[in-house]
Amino acid sequence: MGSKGSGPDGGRTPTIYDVAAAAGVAPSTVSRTFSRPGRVNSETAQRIRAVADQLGYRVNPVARALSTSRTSLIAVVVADISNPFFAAIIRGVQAGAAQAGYTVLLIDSEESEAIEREALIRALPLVDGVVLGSSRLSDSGIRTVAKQRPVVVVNRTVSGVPSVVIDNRSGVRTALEHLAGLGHQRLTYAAGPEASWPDGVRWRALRELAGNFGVRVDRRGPFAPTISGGTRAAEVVRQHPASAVIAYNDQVAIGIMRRLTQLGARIPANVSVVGFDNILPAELVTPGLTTVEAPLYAQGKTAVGTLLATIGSARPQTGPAVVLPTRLVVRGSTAVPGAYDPATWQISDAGTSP
Amino acid sequence: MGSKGSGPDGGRTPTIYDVAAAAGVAPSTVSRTFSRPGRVNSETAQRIRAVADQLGYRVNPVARALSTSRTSLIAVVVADISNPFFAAIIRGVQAGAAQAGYTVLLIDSEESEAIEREALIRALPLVDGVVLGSSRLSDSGIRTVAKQRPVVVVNRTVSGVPSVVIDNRSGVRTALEHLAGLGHQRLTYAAGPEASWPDGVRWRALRELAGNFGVRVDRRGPFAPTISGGTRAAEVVRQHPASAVIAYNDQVAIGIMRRLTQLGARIPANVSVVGFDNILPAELVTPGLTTVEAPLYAQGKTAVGTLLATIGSARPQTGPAVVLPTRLVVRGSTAVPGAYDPATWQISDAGTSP
DNA sequence: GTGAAAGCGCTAACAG
DNA sequence: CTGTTAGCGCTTTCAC
Repeated sequence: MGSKGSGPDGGRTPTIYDVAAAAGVAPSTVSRTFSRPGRVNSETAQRIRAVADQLGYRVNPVARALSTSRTSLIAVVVADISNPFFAAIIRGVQAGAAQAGYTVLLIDSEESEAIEREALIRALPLVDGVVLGSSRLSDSGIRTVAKQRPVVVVNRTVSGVPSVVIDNRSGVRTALEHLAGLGHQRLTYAAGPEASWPDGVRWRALRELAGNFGVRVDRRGPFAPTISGGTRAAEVVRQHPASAVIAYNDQVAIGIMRRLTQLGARIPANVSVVGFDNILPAELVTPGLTTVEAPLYAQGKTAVGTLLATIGSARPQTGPAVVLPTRLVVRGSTAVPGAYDPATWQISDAGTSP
Repeated sequence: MGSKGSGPDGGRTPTIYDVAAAAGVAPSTVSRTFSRPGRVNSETAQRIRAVADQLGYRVNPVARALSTSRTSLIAVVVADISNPFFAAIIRGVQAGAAQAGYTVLLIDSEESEAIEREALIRALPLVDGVVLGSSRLSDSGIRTVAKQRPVVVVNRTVSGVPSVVIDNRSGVRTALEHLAGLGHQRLTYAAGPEASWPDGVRWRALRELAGNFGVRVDRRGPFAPTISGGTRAAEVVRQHPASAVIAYNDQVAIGIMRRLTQLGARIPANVSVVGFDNILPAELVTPGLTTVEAPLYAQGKTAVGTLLATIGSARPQTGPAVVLPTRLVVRGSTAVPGAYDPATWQISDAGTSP
């Protein structure tokens, strides 16, 4: 073992042994200097630090991880990184993680459970915790993961696993209030995927609260939570006239607006449209989309916060879900119901008569 | 050292020692079984595999990394993950990496050189290579990184560092061809950031090729490569009438379209607009944006490919940049020059007269 | 406080 | 092909 102290030869990255030799102390002392945050001003500590960064020493995180079983890495999995919805969450996670000295390992499941599972298997032994931005896994699949590493779920609740969600119910209420205030009385809800947790919550809230505002809501769907899902939704929506539609999310809402416009409807003159999330494109489309804003960035940041707390304390920490507030962003896609009969906007329909 | 073979006690994760003991072979044999891909069907190998996954054994990547100095992690840094441009690149990287058994470590520099530098310092010792999707670092800063780990740069060339770029020149040519074909003779180029590599290349190509198509191009800017940069660009553009504008990228183009529309201009009747990249929002805006498509996903995938090749071979592998083809996507934002005089569309300007 | 020594779980060089 | 033996660079008892 004497060879370890043989000095900083070659272009090799220096180790604690090199530093120890150069500073005339034992390796363990060097180690303490870099792992004990308290020990910053002792006589020797200072000398060691000086020698260290003069030598260009950096602690090797892999070696540290092996002996501590802490990697300072957390994984975040999303279904589609190119979806602005997830991008914002990731940013929040990233920011919160960096702030706490953690690095983020990204997993894009590409909407596939198989890919997610495999990536997770590979990443799990590498990370100290996982943020599930949107998982294709079943509740029990998630619990299995949670058994191996601390997990925080975003936008969904899984019993026994900490989670952060938005206040869907109050979001729905503000949307209803807005629409009812404009004079709408009959609404369509363009539903999201069958298995979607937020979809269930939103629809339930809609059904329960509609009465309070004297409106009637019909559910149509399910539809894929994408723009093309919205395109399909538009086809269904127009079969069942209503003066306004509330979509599962912004993408569906945008798809609906586009398709309806193509079919000759004018928005909001003929139909008002409301989305959920307030992703960036919502303000780019014409007209701008009125939507219930979900604090995506905050969700991500809160999720890491919770995760790191869990990692810190030993116990699994299973409280109720953290719930974040929403607010309604009003843009051009909603207005008072048009003078037109809900049926008229179908007249410019070209070639879909059965 | 005898304690290692003491068997799979407790809830502890099994190690090669546990497997070795259970299978009645030496630890090194187990190790070989999992690290040599060839050795899959030998008599013992099979037994070991059986025992292993019966015990639930998984190789510990951290320990492996410590002794091989290969982590199977690659870092990808981008300036803003919520920018659809980078999202697509990341997806490409992610896909290519997963395919080769690598996991991706994400760094969002949030447009800040300091954040990028710090994150890189933390991540560098952890990864086998780096894809620089968009770096805020100077060329020499990048070379410094490249000295520590293999690096591939996307959308920029740095001498001595491998890179993948798009064929900007031919992209510019097709745009010019399209516009000239429609009858435009006087164009404005809304430039990107001063320091941007693609901006320089595009402007140079524009200047050199304009003559071939009998058109004149004036450069205006620089502008930030964002929608609000485009808003500002619009203000400048309208001072110097031209029948069409080519923007540095889609975001600037979209910003220009929005602002110009607000000012009363009609697109493409009064002004045609062409962008670069073909990010998703380009087809969502009204009218759709005609743009030079950059194969973002392919760029990401190619970049990892190059990176992994570099990691594989010992030598730094410093060839010429890989260049990927572009194609023009024609949408509604371009048309023949309107009957109006280029000056007329300014008339509905409300309240900006000096 | 500091030093010595024993691992973390794996791979790699070397014999047999 | 298999077993033996050193480490990879760091943390962590355990003595002093």
